[in-house]
Amino acid sequence: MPGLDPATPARRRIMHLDMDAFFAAVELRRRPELRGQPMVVGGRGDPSRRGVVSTCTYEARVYGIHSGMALRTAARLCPDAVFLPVDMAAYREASEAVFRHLHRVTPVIQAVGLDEAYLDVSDRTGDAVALARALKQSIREDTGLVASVGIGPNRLLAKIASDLEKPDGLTCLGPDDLEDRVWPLNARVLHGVGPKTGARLAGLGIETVGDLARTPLTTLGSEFSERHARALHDAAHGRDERPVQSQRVRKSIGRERTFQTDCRSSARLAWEAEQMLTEVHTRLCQRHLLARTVTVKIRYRDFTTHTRSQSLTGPTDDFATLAQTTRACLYAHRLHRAVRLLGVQLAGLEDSHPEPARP
DNA sequence: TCTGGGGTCCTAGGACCC
DNA sequence: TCTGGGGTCCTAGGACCC
Repeated sequence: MPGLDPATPARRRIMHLDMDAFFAAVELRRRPELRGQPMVVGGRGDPSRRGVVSTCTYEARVYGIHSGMALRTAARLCPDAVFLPVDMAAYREASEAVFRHLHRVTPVIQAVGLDEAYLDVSDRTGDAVALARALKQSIREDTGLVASVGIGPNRLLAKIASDLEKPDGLTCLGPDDLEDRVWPLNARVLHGVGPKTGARLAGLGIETVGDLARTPLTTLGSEFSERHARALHDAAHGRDERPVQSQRVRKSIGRERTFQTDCRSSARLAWEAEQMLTEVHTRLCQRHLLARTVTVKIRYRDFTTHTRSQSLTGPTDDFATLAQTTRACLYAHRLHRAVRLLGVQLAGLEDSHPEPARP
């Protein structure tokens, strides 16, 4: 498919489009009376129950609310905020409408979730800024939703650019802008630098992208793996050769659920696992996929997560085999955890609950 | 009772094969 | 009977992203 080939790194022009407060914006379209108010979309829309903020309006961000925050915390920060439940079907539909506009620009699009995409516009003649302006305009007229766009020579800079003037931004970043516009930013703006890496960098006295850029590779190599150090160093210098991948293959399908109150019953866990397995199995069948590995994941009270994986002897779509493997993982996992935490003898293990038979 | 649900990618150690 | 190296796969866990 020659038309879908991404450009070679040397002459790339990449656009990153990021919808502004997307879930909240979709909600405001159908609830215009809420415009101007602090509003939070998350969980079941009930801050007295477990859940986190998916998106909130800019009015809510003023109070310090941000995505990923517990709904309870958000309600404490702003008791007057309006809380709405997540309605994925509505956001998916809105997303499809937005992506129809992107496809008129180029077929080389990599979606990142429902509200973000990279576009390789290297082959488009003319001014990229004018193109982006027209794209924003057509999205707004057709859907009533506002996008910010960043343009750069690679994905890294395009992504940073789209964030610089949010909301309703349109920003270009070239290699010459690096020192003035990117180096003063906190290192956390770099894709791949999260809380842990950020803290480790801070431990080295590195706060900004510029600090990182000026740190010798050997210093980074003393704290991170060679590969990681190299990636950080390259990012700080604005180097990124990742292509825009329009044909990605899904590698896993999963289902997870958090109990409203913590659960101690093995029987209940086994039952829930079976329910989720049924859902995953249905999705596998719908997509004509076979499973190769089953992973059971359990999160504990202290928020540590433990996983147990098991390869199937061959790819299978057989529900009975998947169910048996899932139960085996669940069982092995609980024993593993109990032994590790309590140091108990297997024979003395409490488990008064019915154990699934090992296959 | 502060902590969702969907994913991706990387690393390290052990098993296994040649 | 003892010993080596390389490659690949599997598993568990960690970090990160939206």
